[in-house]
Amino acid sequence: MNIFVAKLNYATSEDALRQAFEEFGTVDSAKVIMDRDTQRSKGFGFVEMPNDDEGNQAISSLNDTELDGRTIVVKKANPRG
DNA sequence: GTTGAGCGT
Repeated sequence: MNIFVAKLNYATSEDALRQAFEEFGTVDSAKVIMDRDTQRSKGFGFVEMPNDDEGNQAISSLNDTELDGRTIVVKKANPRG
């Protein structure tokens, strides 16, 4: 299940994101979108979870919570299209 | 050396 995470702290790393989601389920991979040129965080990222139920719980649980001191938004990710 | 809605090199 692809999960979209936004309003991240510009200092939040993928490991912090992964650890945050691993507390609610198994995380297959986590990625924070950063600028291609400056490598600065765009403020949002993606988390991939092999279990859909754990993913939904992670979304419902981690949504509107604090990460690195910033309230984050967790939703299902859209296909890149 | 910043900012704060939004969907990926």
